[in-house]
Amino acid sequence: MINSWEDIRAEVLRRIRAREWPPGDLIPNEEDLALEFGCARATVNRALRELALAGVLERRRKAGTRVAMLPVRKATLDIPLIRQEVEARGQSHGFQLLLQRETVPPVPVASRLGLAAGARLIYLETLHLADGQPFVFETRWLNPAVLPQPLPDFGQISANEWLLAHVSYTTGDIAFSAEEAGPREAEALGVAEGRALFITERTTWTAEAAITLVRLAHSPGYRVQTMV
Amino acid sequence: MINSWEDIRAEVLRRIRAREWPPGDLIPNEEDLALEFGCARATVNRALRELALAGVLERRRKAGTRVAMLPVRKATLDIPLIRQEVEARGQSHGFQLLLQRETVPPVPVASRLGLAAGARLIYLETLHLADGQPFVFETRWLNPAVLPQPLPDFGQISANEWLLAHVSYTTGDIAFSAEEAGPREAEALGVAEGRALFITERTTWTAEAAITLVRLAHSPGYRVQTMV
DNA sequence: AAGGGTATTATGTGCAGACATAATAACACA
DNA sequence: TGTGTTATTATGTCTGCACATAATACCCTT
Repeated sequence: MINSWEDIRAEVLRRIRAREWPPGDLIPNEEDLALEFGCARATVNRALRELALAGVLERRRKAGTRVAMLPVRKATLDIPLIRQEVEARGQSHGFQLLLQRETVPPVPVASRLGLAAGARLIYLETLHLADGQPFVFETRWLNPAVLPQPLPDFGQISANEWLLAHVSYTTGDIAFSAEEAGPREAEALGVAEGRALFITERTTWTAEAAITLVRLAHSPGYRVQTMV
Repeated sequence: MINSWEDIRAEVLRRIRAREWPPGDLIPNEEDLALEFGCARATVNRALRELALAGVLERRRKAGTRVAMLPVRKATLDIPLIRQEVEARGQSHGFQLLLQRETVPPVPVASRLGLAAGARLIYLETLHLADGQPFVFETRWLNPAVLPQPLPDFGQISANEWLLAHVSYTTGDIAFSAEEAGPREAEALGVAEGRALFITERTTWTAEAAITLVRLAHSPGYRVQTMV
């Protein structure tokens, strides 16, 4: 019995993989497929919509639906809290606030946050631990102008979790890169200077203003993995 | 006028961000929301379903819909062909096949591909160029047992593009990490040994068998970026 | 009081029909 | 021949209804 939208999605995917519908091919329209599968057009629509979302199909009104020529692989990554990530490994999470001060940020930081030169920000350095071993070295710029007052003791609650609980849902962007460990990172993480570190950088915004820019330097061996 | 499912999604998201519906809160059921917004329940369902997919809501039958307590950030990355990536920067893409041979892979490679020890694979080393400058150093293991014959001249067409055109749609996983440049990578990319390189590793499968394992070492400065 | 079966309830999905929208194809006119 | 308008068409979405499914709440029995 082929009638649920998941069955239809599977069948369409099968035909694409089996090259019955090769890349670039125009596939039958929704009405015809609905007729063939003996279901409503809405059901076919649901199935094709999901496949288009996954990058397998390309759809345009009037033009029809065709098999994607160059299926852009879309990788979806979960970005959990560091605490969740550590605990998911069965380790215990802890952290140390190494440094906190209020200062004028360097120009690249101010510009990435879209702030006027001279605005003062809070700067934090935190070391996250997994079973007591250095796990992530976090450097964070916070914009106090858009934070609810009073600020907590960041030695007691990690900035990330406090923000989650006290600042409205936000948007932002994430970037990954690789960098050599600088002296400060090497010391904090307990590794040699120059080791390759996996770096995650996140910028977070409310509707209008930048909230925080955080840079996570993961200790060597860290991997981010996805199932496609 | 609030009636399209996108309007409803936006309004629900607004209420969550404005903390009218705080994290952990149980929100009204679909029927009530449909009544409030003056639309059909299916429309509300579509909006809430999308938000649940994005990790903002958690839904369970009978239990209802609640605002996610710890919204796991989901980052979606596009993984284009290297050629597309280079050309998107306005540079010209080229590549050199540095090495091709058939050999028994090291044990970690064989096990990651789920192959019996002793199976022979094709090993390729390719250097991708952007405007003539080293861009990515690619090492690839190919499983000839599941490839259509005859194999092409990989000096003429890049393995990735040939696979796309000749092997059925596949699944796989992707991992990112940071590693120090080894002697081979340093020479190929023209950088000092020990420099931090951004590494992408992909394993690709057909329905049953492993097709290829590829490791891309990106030259220093490479970033992967996402909008959330 | 404990346990198990049943009713209730919220979401998940399906269907048939309708209109909206975008994009192409066809046509008419200068 | 070129151009602007109109018709056609496939997808996008909404409605109202129905039944399926999962999970909780309740009640009855022992």
